[in-house]
Amino acid sequence: MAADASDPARPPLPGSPRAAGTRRGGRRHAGRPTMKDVAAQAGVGLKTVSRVVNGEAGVSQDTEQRVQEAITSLGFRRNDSARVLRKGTTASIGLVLEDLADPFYSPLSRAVEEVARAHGALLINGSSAEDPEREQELALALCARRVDGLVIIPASDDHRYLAPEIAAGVATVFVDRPPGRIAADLVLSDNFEGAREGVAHLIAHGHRRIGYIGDRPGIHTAEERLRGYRAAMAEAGLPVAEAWVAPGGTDADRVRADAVRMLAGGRGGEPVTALFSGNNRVTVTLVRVLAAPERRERPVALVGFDDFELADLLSPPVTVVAQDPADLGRSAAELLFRRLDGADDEPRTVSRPTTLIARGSGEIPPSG
Amino acid sequence: MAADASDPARPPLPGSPRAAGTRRGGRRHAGRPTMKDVAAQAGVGLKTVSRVVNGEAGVSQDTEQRVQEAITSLGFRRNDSARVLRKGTTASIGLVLEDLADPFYSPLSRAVEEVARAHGALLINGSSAEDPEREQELALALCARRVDGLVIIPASDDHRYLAPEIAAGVATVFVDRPPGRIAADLVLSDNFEGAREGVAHLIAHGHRRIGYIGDRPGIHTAEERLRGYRAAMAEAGLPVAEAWVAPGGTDADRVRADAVRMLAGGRGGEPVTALFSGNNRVTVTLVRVLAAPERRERPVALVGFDDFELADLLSPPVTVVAQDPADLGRSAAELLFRRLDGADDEPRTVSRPTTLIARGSGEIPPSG
DNA sequence: GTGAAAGCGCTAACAA
DNA sequence: TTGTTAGCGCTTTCAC
Repeated sequence: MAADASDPARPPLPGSPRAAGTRRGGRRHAGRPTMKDVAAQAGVGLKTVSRVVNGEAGVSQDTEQRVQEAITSLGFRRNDSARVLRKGTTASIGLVLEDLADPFYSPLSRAVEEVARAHGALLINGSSAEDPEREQELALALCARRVDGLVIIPASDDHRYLAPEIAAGVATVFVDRPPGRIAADLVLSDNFEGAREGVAHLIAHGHRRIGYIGDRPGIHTAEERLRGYRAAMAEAGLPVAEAWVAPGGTDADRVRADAVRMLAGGRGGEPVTALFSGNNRVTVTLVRVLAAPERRERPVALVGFDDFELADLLSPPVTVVAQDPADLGRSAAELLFRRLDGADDEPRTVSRPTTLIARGSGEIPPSG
Repeated sequence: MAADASDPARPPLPGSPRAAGTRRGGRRHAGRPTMKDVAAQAGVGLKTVSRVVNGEAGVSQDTEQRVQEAITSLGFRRNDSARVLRKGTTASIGLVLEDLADPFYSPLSRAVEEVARAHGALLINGSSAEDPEREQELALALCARRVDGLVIIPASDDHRYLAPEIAAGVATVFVDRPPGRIAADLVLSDNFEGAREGVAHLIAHGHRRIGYIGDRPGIHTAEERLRGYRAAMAEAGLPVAEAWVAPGGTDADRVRADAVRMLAGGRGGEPVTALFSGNNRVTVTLVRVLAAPERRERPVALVGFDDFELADLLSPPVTVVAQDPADLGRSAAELLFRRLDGADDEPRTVSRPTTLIARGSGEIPPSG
């Protein structure tokens, strides 16, 4: 990813708003002031300026004052690119999200930022838009900028492209989904156990025919949650009709169609009396389906994976299996800085618990 | 700043990627291969490698092949810091948000990213956590990294600290709130008109005593929205009792207390029959207050500034004056790249319209 | 306390 | 088509 010179005449950044005309006048065009400029203005050596800028000891009060004045008067700001080039470390980490616009990731991103900040590092983030190619492009662009480490929420299932980077010392932690075909640190919610618990909750409230609507297989979290669903059913000795399982993605129309089918008891099966939703997008769609006036007479129980804002204000309030995105982000960032601080043991996997929050929709008894 | 590598024993040479045993403490990007290494391995000159890496013309198929092989076998990746240092441009822009964890900013951030991407630039973002000092710290850190431009959602009301940066050519665009004490491009929602319209909507539905609960004065958006409230009331010839106006912040307890007071008709005034909320956080709190069982008998109308997810699923569904955060982000980013492409006219202010979305809560008639 | 000189890894400008 | 030579602005080293 680069702004490549396919554009031959891209003007360099305007030095100052109206310097455009001055540029060919032979005058030394006003780039930004450098340490050298500051040194000249203050009448000191270059290294002294460097000392002042970096707060190093060994500069007399008097000299420091002169340098500070020169800095302010010239509007100097250290060029970190040069610094990075020399020092080899950037004090920045990268975060590759699946989707910057998904509220689920906001607290995660924020938590990573807080940890980074506590370690004096800047966070650079971008989103893959769930596109594997874009994930790779972004991750490698961050590596080219020499971030010290990388937190990745995978959109792809093959991360071998990162092997040279990891070998070169870029600490890398995956969150929410495991890395593909390489070994690396990993932070996950306990998707299996969370789903199992959610479905067991419905069973405990008397349901025997429970539908599962979730994301596509191939997505690790979706597989785990489906596995949890099946485990809960099996533990209770309940059969699972295949018509009750719809792991077909989060597209609203698809979800709606599957839900309607299950509630009608399609393909010869009896209608389900409860639904378990594989993630928050599915849940919201299901809430809409179930809120339809004609459904009101025969209420259907619902438990959703993932919490979401206002779930408690809906009627009925929605029972969920909540992940803690901030906690995931914090754990990942801490794992990362542990590596950056020198830990070089085997990659580890951290599993974070989920929490069942009973609010009403999951406690509706079967109405069949 | 960061973990300083005051590491006296500098591990051997580049090349061996897996020399994990060599590092004693303080990890490092121990010897990544450079173009020079690639050149040596491929038996070509440095500049030839540079040409291949940057896709420049003028390299024979054969040479290119050899270079590519060397690149892969060494795991080379261009060091962008060096490139930036030389070229003076980073192809990256910074975004300073108020709060990375606020869902309102997610689409905004995403929109900025998309525009940046279309221009071949990377987006670096961070949040000020609504702390003016932190905003400055972040913005200046981004400048030190030589971002080409900056999009800022201000937390502070004095941006003179940016003057040297702007003079040095860092394009800067403010969003959502105006910059303080400097001139710069600005993208705003039409807060005044939006609030005026929202309150007028309540008046049109028969309300005469309408309360306003919003953010603190001093915050530009809050001032504008309050001004819109007063304008709508004035246009309708309605008086505004000062007990109906609570511009005291978004703290839930405070909002709840103010709402309860207004609904009870405190300080000798009659109770309000409708509430206008100054932003989404206030709105959510008010929804909770109004949803309390004891309020159900005497329903109160509500119009909120800012849309939020699931507003349509609440009962009653919430009428809002919606901003379009993605649109704000897109507009800001486009303004920014316009500057980066050389525009040097006067700073401009772009005002984006809001949309009234009637869903039910705002159409409840007065019950007084 | 202070400063001169030597790079960090890359690209621009110019040879060859 | 290819290579050589200067730096970009900073930190490091070491001499003063």
